[in-house]
Amino acid sequence: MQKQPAQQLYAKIKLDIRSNQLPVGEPLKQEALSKRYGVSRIPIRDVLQRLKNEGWLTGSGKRGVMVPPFTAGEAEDLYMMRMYLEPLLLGHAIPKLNQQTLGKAADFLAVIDQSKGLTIEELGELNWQFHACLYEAANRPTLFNTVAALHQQCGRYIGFHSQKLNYLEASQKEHYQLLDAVKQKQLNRGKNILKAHISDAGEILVEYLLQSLHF
Amino acid sequence: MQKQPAQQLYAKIKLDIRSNQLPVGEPLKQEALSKRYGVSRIPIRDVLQRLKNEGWLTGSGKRGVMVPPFTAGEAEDLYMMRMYLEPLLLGHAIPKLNQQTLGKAADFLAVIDQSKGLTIEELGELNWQFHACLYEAANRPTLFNTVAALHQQCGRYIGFHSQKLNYLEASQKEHYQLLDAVKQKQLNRGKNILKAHISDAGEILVEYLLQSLHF
DNA sequence: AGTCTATAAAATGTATACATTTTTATTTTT
DNA sequence: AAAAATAAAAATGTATACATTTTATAGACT
Repeated sequence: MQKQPAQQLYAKIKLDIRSNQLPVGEPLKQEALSKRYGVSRIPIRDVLQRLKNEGWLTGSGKRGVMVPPFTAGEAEDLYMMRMYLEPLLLGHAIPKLNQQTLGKAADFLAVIDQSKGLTIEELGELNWQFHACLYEAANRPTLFNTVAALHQQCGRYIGFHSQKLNYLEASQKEHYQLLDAVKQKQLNRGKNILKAHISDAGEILVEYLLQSLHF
Repeated sequence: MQKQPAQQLYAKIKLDIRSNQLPVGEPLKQEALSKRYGVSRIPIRDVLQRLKNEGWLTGSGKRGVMVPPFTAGEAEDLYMMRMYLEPLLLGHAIPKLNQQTLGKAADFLAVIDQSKGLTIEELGELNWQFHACLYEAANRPTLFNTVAALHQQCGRYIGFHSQKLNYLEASQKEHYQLLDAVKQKQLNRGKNILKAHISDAGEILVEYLLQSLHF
């Protein structure tokens, strides 16, 4: 639990970025935001810096921050990095996984299966919970934090291809395969499934981006 | 160029962290820092958050930030990540490298060779310049930024094993090998040299940390 | 007219003052 | 005496006010 006001403000601004309520590409004025959200510029500045560090905003340095446009290149890089780093984390985790953690992971998958009334954001969050639950067992805070940050940044792209989500079935299938491999402590198989899983998601996203941004 | 005061403050505090002028492990008080550096708490807060995001400070969330202790685990993770990500960047860069960039890279190595009067920090900076100079050619901002951040975090450890730096000769040898491979556009050889280069540095550091922290 | 300079306006950075929250110490109760 | 509750203190979060810097505009000069 953080202190409430800033936490709320953070959530609100992030939501507004997600739903394109804030202008893309042009610098955000602190004072304008201050009036818009009904707080002084101080907490606005804090939140802006935080969002900048999480990839929701980009700072052109001297000029103010702005909402960055989506690019295929960024998506490609993010998924590429995840493709190489997450299997490392999983590799450390597998030998240490206990029954309880595996149960929790299975539970997340079950919830995703019944994803009728869930928003795309909630779905993304559950997806991360599943992965994070396994990764935490690795007990590698530094590696974990970097991976978590990459996920955050990918999250910015999640709302983008909303409907294109018949992909969810394929994803869940891979999740269950992964869980199976992990349960049996099959290190290399697990890593390979995970790598393919991330690679697939990345390819779909990048392809979609290339199409969408080409007009 | 940024606005001066905050930039200076940032540099000063970072230097004080490096040289152990600030207490390790116990929370830093904003007001105390404010008095110490002769500015109000506002810029202090900004700088603290920034340093936190760069790994020079850790925030236990609700409680204030603190100077994190060195751990072998963190060093291991940082070098592991670099080992996997930097070759990717180099791979993208090699086909795009031109004569001018290669010349610049060679110049950096030459400067390092004459490193009589340089501090360990300046040496680390030059080392990064050499690598960054190659990596920038890749034109992969997202990947580059992550790698740069990892370097930053490694930088925290650089001052640690000051004297243990007969390692520099080996490092330079590897640098020249790398430059040679890159000049000849030998993609796989270059990647392998780089991977080994990072791996070596990581091992030396981790080993030293394990010894130092064990008493 | 075009470019450069100077001046005004806007925006960000910082300090002081205040509010809220968290922590510590003291008191009260069982 | 131990534990809980409460009050005081300290520390952080936020608002307002001011300073500095940056950007835009208008005027002067070649």
